Amino acid sequence: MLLALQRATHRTLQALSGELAELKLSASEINVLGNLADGRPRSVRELSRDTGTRATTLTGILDRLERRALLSRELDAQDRRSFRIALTDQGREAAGTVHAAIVELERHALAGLSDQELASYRAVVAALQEVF
Amino acid sequence: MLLALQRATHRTLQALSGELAELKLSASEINVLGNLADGRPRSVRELSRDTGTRATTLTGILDRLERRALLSRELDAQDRRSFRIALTDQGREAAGTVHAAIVELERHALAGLSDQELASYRAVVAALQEVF
DNA sequence: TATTGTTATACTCTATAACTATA
DNA sequence: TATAGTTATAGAGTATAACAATA
Repeated sequence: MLLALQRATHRTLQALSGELAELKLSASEINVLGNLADGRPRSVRELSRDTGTRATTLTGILDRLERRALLSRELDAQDRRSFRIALTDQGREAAGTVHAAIVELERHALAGLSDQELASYRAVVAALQEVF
Repeated sequence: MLLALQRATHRTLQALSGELAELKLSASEINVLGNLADGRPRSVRELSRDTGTRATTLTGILDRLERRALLSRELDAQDRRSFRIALTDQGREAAGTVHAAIVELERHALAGLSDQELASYRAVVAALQEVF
C-alpha cells in the first residue's frame, strides 16, 4: 500500500516531467511550481510543508528557480527572518503550464473512477500525510 | 491530487526511515527491500517496475545493498543477460523489519478508515500507475 | 536488431550539523 | 532561547547516452 504509493508517485512524476520536457524542470521544481500555481506567496517553511521537501533541500531548488527568474524571494516585513516566495510573471506562466499538465494527467488517469472513489482516495492520502 | 500524492510519499518515507534509523537505510533502499520482502527473487527490470525506479538508478542501490550482504545477484540460467536479485539471510531479516514497519505505519495511519475507503484508494493508486 | 544491465558524466536531492539574523 | 533560512560537506538519486553481452 505504501509501496504502491511510492510506485505511483515515481511513475506520475516521470510522466509529468516527460510532458513538461520543454520547460526543463526537475521533479522537485515541478512540485514547487505546482504548489505555487495558485498565486499565493509562501514562506520557505510553508512551502516545505506543502511539498514534503525539507527546507535545506528547498534552498537549492529555490536558488535555481530564482536564477531562472521564475520566482523571487521577497523579505517579509512582518517577520524579517522570513521570505515570501512569489512567482514572477514568467514563473506564473510556467506554473500555469505545470498546473494544466497535472490537471490533464489526472483527467486522463482517473477517467472511469467514480466521485465516491476519488473522495475516498483523498481521505486516505490525507490520513497518510498525518503520520507524523 | 498529484501534489498530495507526492506530499504523502515524502512524509511516509521520512517517517519510515526515521523508524528504521538503526538499519541505516535510505528511502530507495527501504523501497527495494520492502518489495523483495515477499522472498521472490526478481530481475532488475522487474524490480524497476515494482519500485518505480529506473534501472540505471537501481544499479547503484543494488551495489550498496550487495556490498552490505543484504542481497545477491545470481546469474539467471534461463536468460544469461539477466540476474535474479535475491535476499541473503541477513537481507531477509532486514526486509522483514522493513515490512513490519510498513504494516505498522499503515495500521496506525489508516485506523478509522473503512474497508470501502481503502479499496477505493487502491483503485485510484492503481489507475495512477497506469499513466504511461 | 532488440533487450538486459552496467558504466560514465554531470547535475540534483538529501541528511546532518553548524551558522547568521531575527524574534 | 527559539525560530527562519542558509551554508558546508558528503553521500545518494537522476537523466542521458554509450556500451558489452546475450537473445
